[in-house]
Amino acid sequence: MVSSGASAHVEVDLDKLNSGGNIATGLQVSQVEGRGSGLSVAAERSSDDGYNWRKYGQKHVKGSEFPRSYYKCTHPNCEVKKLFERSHDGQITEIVYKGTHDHPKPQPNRRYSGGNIMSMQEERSDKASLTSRDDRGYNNYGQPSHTAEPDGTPELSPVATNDDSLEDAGFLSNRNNDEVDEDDPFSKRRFDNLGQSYSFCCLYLLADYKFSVEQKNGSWKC
DNA sequence: AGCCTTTGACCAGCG
DNA sequence: TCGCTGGTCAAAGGC
Repeated sequence: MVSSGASAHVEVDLDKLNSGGNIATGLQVSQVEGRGSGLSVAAERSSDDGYNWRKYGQKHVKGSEFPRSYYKCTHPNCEVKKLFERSHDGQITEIVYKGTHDHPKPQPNRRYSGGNIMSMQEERSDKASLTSRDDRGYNNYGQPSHTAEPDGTPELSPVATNDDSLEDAGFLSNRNNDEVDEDDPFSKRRFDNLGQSYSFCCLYLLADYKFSVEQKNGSWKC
């Protein structure tokens, strides 16, 4: 995917990534502040976000240390997909969402026993902290996130973060602007265009590990 | 019985 | 045009 020669060597400094070649790659990377806590939540199940997912494939992609798993939302008429990479110790290293759910969560209490909304909030908080920089996602195809559907049809909800609950929480209307619009100009653009459409929003989570990132010619290699 | 995961094969896009 | 790579399909097995 992202590969090139080497020059700069940094630890996972996502701000750098986001402000640097990362934009060029359209990748969204998030630094883990919870140091595994949040990620372990995400790693619990593929359906950690409350939706039901069915795995339809797994691949070991070049440039990635770990195999990438592909999931589809099992909800009829919902074509949301997500893919993530999981490290050998079971932690999610990257999560990418494609599309957005246009349906409510199937059974919230399926995970959150008793439908504990606080749990959801907590998890959202975890993820918010985890992904505060990455949910300004851009699609993963080298296109800026503000890219609309080819035909301009806003058929998809504009936001696909790691957690749909963001939508429930009014994410669309007013979500942590201070988080998203400062260190990445794209983020503002993205949210400015929420009313329009996005084909994809991608989210990357970094697990509880570090890796090196190298940059050359605007490309990044981990 | 139904759903999900696993896994190899196939297909399409790109350089 | 060919090879590589990522994404998807579908059969088989397990829970």
